[in-house]
Amino acid sequence: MTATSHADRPPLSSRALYQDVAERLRQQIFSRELEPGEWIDEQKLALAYGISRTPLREALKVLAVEGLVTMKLRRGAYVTEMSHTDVAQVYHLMGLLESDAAGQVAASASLAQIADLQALHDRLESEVDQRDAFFATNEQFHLQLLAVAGNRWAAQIVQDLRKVMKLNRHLSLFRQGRLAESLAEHRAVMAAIQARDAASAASLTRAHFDNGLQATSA
Amino acid sequence: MTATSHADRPPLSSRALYQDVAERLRQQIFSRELEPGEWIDEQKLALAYGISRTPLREALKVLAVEGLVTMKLRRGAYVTEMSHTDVAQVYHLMGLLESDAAGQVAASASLAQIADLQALHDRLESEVDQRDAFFATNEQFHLQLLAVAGNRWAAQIVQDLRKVMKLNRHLSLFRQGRLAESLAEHRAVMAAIQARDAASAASLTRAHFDNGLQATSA
DNA sequence: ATGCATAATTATGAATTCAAAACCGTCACC
DNA sequence: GGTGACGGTTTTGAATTCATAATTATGCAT
Repeated sequence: MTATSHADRPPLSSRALYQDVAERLRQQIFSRELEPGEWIDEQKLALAYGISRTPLREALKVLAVEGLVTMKLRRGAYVTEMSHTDVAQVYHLMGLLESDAAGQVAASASLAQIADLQALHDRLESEVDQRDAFFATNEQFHLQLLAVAGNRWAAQIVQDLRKVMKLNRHLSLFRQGRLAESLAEHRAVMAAIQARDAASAASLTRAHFDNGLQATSA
Repeated sequence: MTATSHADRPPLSSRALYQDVAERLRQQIFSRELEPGEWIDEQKLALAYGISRTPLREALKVLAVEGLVTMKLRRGAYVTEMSHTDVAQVYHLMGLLESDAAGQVAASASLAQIADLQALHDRLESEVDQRDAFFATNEQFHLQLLAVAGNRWAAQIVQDLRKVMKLNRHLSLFRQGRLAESLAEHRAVMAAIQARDAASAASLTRAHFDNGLQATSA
């Protein structure tokens, strides 16, 4: 039996179906509708999405390269399980890449770019008591930092790393009180950038991530 | 017409077909049988490989995530073209990740692991006048360094970065004489590792990559 | 009742088929 | 002479079909 009457599919596609499906899968994984370790039922999902298995399987292969799912030969796709070691390693890498980016920004960003970052940081200051908004703006700030640094490969890698980190959102990186600390560290990084002090910007960013990692183990 | 008489396909598959196809595509790209910017003819390739378009298209999506090919909506896959800026950015990242790895190795590798690295380095010393062997052993050394450092995410990322670097093998990173310099820098890194001097190992590795990048621009 | 061999079912992996968009060439018309 | 519309061809994107491996269920023997 074919899925459904394919009546409700928008024929206006600005990007390939498999990419939309990949994004939809990511969201289901981040929201834990699909849990780490869980087997992904291709037929069921294709039916639920109202598509055939072909684009779904293509999307799964994309997520496999990103590390969000693991393909097992002849037994399909499973949502990746991150060990504590994995979390620590990924976090370390994010700190490494972002501290380098912060140094670059301090050294050579334009005044306008720095002003943009400062604006994002200011918004962050005002959201310290709204967890969700804080997280969203925080991520935006970090992505913007990478964008301004200008290394598109680094930006892509960090984005991928952030995705796999979201596999384990439940072990929140922010215990009570960590939010304020985090904000203070952010403020210090911004100050170093404003002062064009690349070395400080880099080491402060590194410290920011190291502290965040400590918070998970504690 | 179906591709060929499917008589010569080994039914013994230890890994999925699309992965074999992906590797085969990579080799064709590295060897420049498929040139940067070139359109990839799915039908022709599927016929040449003696397979259907389905696993080939899956493989192309994997390479797209890796950055080796670029997908254009409704017009297929193209071998990625790397600008000089891209090369510089990727090389910078490799230096960043590998110098961190070198530091880790110096700080906490076992004696046996260090001995393995030393053995690889010694082999490198003996191959200074055989370009191809030198390159192969060099890559093996760097991968081994990452493996010993123990961060599997970093290792994977560097492997991917090395792949995209091979897109432009023609702009050889090694002009005449650079080989010997490179070897000397390697030797210094190994000495720092043997001495358990993490900071030196890291900064020497960073310098090693910076010099290599200089060699391309010069 | 338990363990093993075997049959039925299910799911994956891959080939094939189908629909629609992009490309190419011709020809009319300005 | 050039521009643009029309039609045929090619190629991508996606659905469907098919083959085979893996899983589950069944039955038989101990």
